Amino acid sequence: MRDFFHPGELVAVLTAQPLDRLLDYRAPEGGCFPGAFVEVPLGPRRVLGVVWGPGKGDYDLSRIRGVTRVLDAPPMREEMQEFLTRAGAYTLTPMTQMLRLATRAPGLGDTPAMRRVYRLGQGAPDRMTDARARVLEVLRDYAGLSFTQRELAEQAGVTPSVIKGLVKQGAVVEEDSPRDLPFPPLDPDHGGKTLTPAQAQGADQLRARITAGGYGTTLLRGVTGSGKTEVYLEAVAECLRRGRQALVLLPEIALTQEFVARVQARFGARPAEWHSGVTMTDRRRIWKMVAQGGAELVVGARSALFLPYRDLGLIVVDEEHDNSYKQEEGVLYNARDMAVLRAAICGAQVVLASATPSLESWANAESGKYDKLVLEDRFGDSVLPDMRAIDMRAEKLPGDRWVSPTLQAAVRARIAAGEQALLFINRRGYAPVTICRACGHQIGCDQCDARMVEHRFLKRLVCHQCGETKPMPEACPACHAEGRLAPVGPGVERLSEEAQALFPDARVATLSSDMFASARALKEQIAAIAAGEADIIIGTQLVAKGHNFPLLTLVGVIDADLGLQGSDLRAAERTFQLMRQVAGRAGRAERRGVAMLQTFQPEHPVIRAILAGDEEGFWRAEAAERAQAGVPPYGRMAGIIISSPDAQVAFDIGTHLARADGPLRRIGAQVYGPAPAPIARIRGRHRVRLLVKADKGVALQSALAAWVAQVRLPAQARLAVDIDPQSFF
DNA sequence: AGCACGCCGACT
DNA sequence: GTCGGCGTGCTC
Repeated sequence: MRDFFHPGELVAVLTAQPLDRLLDYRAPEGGCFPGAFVEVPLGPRRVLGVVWGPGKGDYDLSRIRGVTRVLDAPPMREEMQEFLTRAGAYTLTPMTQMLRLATRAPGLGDTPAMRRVYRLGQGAPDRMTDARARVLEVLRDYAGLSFTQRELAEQAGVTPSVIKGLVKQGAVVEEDSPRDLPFPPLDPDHGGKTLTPAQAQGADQLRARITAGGYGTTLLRGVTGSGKTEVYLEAVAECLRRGRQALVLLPEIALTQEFVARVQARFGARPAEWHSGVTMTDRRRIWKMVAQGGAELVVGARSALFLPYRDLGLIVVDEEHDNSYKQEEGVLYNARDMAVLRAAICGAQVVLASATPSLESWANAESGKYDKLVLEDRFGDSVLPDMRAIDMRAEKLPGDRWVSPTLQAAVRARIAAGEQALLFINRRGYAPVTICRACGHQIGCDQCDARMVEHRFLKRLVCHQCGETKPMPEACPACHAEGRLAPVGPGVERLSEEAQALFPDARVATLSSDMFASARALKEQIAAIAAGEADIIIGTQLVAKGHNFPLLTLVGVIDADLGLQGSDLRAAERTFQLMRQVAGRAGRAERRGVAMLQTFQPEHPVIRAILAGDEEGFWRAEAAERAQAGVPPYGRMAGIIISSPDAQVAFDIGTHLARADGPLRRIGAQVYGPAPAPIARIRGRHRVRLLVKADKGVALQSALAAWVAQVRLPAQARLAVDIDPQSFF
């Protein structure tokens, strides 16, 4: 049993206000438990808070006010408090911001738990009117469903007064029903598929871990189509059988629909879905049901880690290598790492699933910190595609064309055979650069240090950094020459144009995230393509992620070198993963596929490793290089981003910090910078970046905290610490 | 985050 | 003389 605070006792309350400390209050009438969600007075306002523990008593006793009321919400569990504390300490995030992550549900407490619903009664109305008949008909047709007054009025096409009249006469009865209902139970034995021997063995291994109980992490590796999902769904089933909750994290909302359908087939009901597209009403229901145990399985985005699970037994991180697990704004955390932390605290199992794991997870599995589970077989008869390089130095191609003659011939052959070809380019829009042929000016964003990308589909120039758009000007903004602006370089839209010109009789479908108004429209397009309603698919990164096109047998990568440039240490890893995934789209069903990589450097070690299909070789080489350089996962890094509307101010703070590096020197860490951040200006704010590099195993966070505490920031300047940054330079 | 307090320029 | 600009500080 946790402590209890009697009325008037001092309690420490954590609020969602940006005051980076606990505030003392007096426990309310009736007392309260730690973890209670409360409303407290703060200055002239009343704010949401959580009773964190006993008060410190270090504040003028006469000025301490009382907790206004305890909210009617399940209290925060001790393990959530611990999770927030440790995650905040790791990411150097103020606790008040951490609390906001855990209270992303609307109307905590103050919404009535019941709602008034209407169903058919015994009595008959004195007079039957059209409107009354429609209401009764709706209630008869949908017997078993409950309607609120508004829903019923809308469905029957009447005003609420008609319903009131019927209620008065007993033809319709109103009753109170809980607003938030539990999710339908999932049946672990509903639709178990027959697994291949390799899958069955993998499922056994995961089941054993779950049965054993306690914390553990397993890296589940398997090429596309090897049945990773089937295998981890068996782990989910075992977790449900044991009465514990499960969470499956997906990197992209676009993947949830397909996944939910698989859950429904396997367990006979839909899971709770949690992501940015979920309505407020559903959020409240999910939040509450997760806390009460009325939601057994949650499928969602990274923020689902902060839901108040009653008894979480399994977290699956699907496509664990995906960059989007790293939150890059606000609280900077990596959902993959936080999943492991959360599981360690609540004694749950973690499954990290990927065809191409991050080097971090690969190294953890190698060192024995994680269990390893490798699915070797591909599902069905399909095999990995045949990988080939197209040496672009030997291809004859004009400067404004990107499909090499070799690739053209391959595409033509596939179309002739009634199969599909995918041309992959990881660049949205029509052309990445618009240049003036008269003066050489490149059109940039007014707010950022980025060039604007022409989107012909949207008929605008778009800044991919801040989202700012403007119409394509007639004349050059610099020299005012008219009609001299020209697109430079390829984007997915331009490639689509080229493909249509090269193959006039082919049906070309273009898949790019910004070309679809809704997830539904995108889903429909994907379904149409899968059904064979296209010959050539032109796509960005979007197509690399988990969609299955049975007729697809050729993947052409337009620019395999794209990710290799620059000095980013993760570039090789990212290119390797992306190329492997894209190539994995080819020949999933019974037809063997071919993947062709257009490259100007076929001898590059990453390209060679991709071609050879030598994953272990790639990881070993990459690991050795990282260890040599002392960078993650063999060393620790942190990024400091200082931003201000005034570039000089930001730079001065950076310089000052770099000089005052005493706290860092004491742990043997080095500081690099200040330098302009990778994106030096965003939304009018200038950004300066420092990098800190330290040995593995030092107390980096406390040194960083002491270090940055030395500067007092001027009014409009901001400083953010990014532990384990994704990009290094 | 809000909101008050407070110290300097252009208005009735 | 005062209205109001937003810089600085406080909230248990």
